[in-house]
Amino acid sequence: MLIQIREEDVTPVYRQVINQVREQIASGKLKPGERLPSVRELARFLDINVNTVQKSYQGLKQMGLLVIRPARGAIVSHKAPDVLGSAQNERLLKDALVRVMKEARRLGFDKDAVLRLLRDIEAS
Amino acid sequence: MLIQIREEDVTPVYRQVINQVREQIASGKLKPGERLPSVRELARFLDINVNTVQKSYQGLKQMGLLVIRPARGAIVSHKAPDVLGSAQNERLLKDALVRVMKEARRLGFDKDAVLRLLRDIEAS
DNA sequence: TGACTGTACTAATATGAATAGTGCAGTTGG
DNA sequence: CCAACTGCACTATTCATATTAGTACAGTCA
Repeated sequence: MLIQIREEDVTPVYRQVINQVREQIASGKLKPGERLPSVRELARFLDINVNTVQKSYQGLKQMGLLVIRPARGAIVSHKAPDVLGSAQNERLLKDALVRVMKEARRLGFDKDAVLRLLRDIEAS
Repeated sequence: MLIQIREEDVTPVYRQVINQVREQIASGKLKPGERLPSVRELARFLDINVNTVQKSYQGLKQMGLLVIRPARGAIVSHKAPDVLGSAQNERLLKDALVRVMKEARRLGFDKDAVLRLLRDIEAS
């Protein structure tokens, strides 16, 4: 499992780890059932703190990509393909967006207006 | 123009000002074309900094509620009544979108991904 | 038992929003 | 022309929160 942290990148380290692990699961380099390096191992390898890796692993678990068993290790969930195939999370997100759009429409906004608002969110 | 800052309120001061000015325009206490107190005047009256008021005025200008002419003052825009209907709602909508984005990031989606999802949602 | 595992707790640091201090250029009425 | 006003640009400071780090603990396993 090859992961590298780009220091010049503004994205938080723990999120870089999440993205790369997720990418490797998606591309098949990491298969369901396969074991990930322990938090300490990866932390030592990347020269970052244990808890940073821990945070990444928790995030991945939250997404349903990892199954973590305390004192035993973390493995790629067998449901990972479903999750990544946008079966689960994308649906949740899409439903949330549909609800927002319904509300928006009720308030007199069209989709373009909502898109514009969403673009400005992190910029401001 | 009566404005008061509630110190115990967690809402930022500059936003409290925005809200109250907008409210007064909506209720008709401030009419289009009417002049607002200068940033210094209001700052002194509320015992806050000039730049805080400045930030509020800029926000109101951004909403299309104020027309600001440097070295001359700020007046309520004549387009204010048109803007008001959607301005109040815009904040509600924006907050909803922020919440969705938070959840999205937790699920591993970045803003572009969310934008893509939103575009694909049927216009109905 | 000893070396491993994830996790809980606190502390330190970085980042960004909110507010403040101050000087500048433009306008205006006298 | 001038004094008093106007909004605005710049930096500094404060403050909250996100991020990262240090460390101790309990469970697993060969």
